[in-house]
Amino acid sequence: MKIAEAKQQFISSWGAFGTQWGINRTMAQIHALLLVSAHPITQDEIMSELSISRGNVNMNIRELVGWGLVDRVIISGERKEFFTAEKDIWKVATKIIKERKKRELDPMIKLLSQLEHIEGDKKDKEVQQFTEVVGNIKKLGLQADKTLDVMIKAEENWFTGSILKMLK
Amino acid sequence: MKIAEAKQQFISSWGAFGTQWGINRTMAQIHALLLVSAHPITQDEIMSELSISRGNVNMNIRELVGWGLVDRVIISGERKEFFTAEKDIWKVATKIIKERKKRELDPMIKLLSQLEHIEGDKKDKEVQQFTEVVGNIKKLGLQADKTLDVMIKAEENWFTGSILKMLK
DNA sequence: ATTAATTTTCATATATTTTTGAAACTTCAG
DNA sequence: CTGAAGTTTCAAAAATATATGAAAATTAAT
Repeated sequence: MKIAEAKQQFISSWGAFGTQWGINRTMAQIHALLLVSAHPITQDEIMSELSISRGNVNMNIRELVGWGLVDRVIISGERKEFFTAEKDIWKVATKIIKERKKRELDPMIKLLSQLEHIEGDKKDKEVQQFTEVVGNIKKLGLQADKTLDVMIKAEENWFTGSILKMLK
Repeated sequence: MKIAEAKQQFISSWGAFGTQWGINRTMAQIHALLLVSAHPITQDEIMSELSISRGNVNMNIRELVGWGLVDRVIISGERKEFFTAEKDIWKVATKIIKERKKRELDPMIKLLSQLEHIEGDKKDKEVQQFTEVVGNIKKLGLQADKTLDVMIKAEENWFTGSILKMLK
């Protein structure tokens, strides 16, 4: 397989993969393109490379910058803005985990805490079932929260597999 | 907060939460409804509870059964089919992890393995960048794969927090 | 075997998400 | 200050995903 073909396939697969995880296809593709670019590139290059509009590139780049996965780069002598992606895959994973934890896991735990305390007959089977399930999901959420914190702190160790050895 | 209101909120929030993870809102809501039901329920009950069509219930229930999160239940003397959800949240998490691993992580690793070996000048910076990034994503993927396997095997231990202690 | 109850399918309709592109805005060189 | 280059915004269009509902298929009671 040639490099151009491989890049194409990586970008398109990464996009498809992203959609399964609730990530906009184009955002994932832009990220993929930047990941495999040896140099920072401009909005125009992204537009032509992925055949998408200027507005689309702009919005998704902004989102990627918001996630801390992409940086704006100033190249002296150049008028245009350039963009580059964080290439250290561990850092990429860490940022995504941190961000999703903050945006999704934390609010979920907050909600479950509220739902745990309901009025009503504690003998009622429906009430019992509800509080038990909600309580257990909250426990799982708290556990995941703590475990992810440890993983985030562990950084490279996890990447290289030494934490796995500890788990065995 | 009263039980009915709490249930309502749980179901609707669970649906919203699901969409962020690439899961169909209705599927997540049906799952939530079944989780907090003390008894198995029929398609008709799901239809009226969530105000959705028969076809919609049928498709999503089938999907949930496919994920191993919901079971068909035969109640003697009843003509209709009943449905019930796995209530053990650890088992629910394990099944979801297993299934997504199989459907998404494993194919991704396979793809990356193919993309790792490309023709062309090893001195070319673009080629270097590409093989390095792809190789590192694959490493991360393999690591995640192994770690998830350990977690799945660890079952309750992870849930109760004893693995966390090992990580500290 | 007949038929009434129940479940499944799937073409079409609806809703949601994403993309476009042109206007508005910003920046900066001359 | 002027205007050309570059960036951002956002209403409308297009694409995608989801839901509907009626017909077809299945099931099981008589």
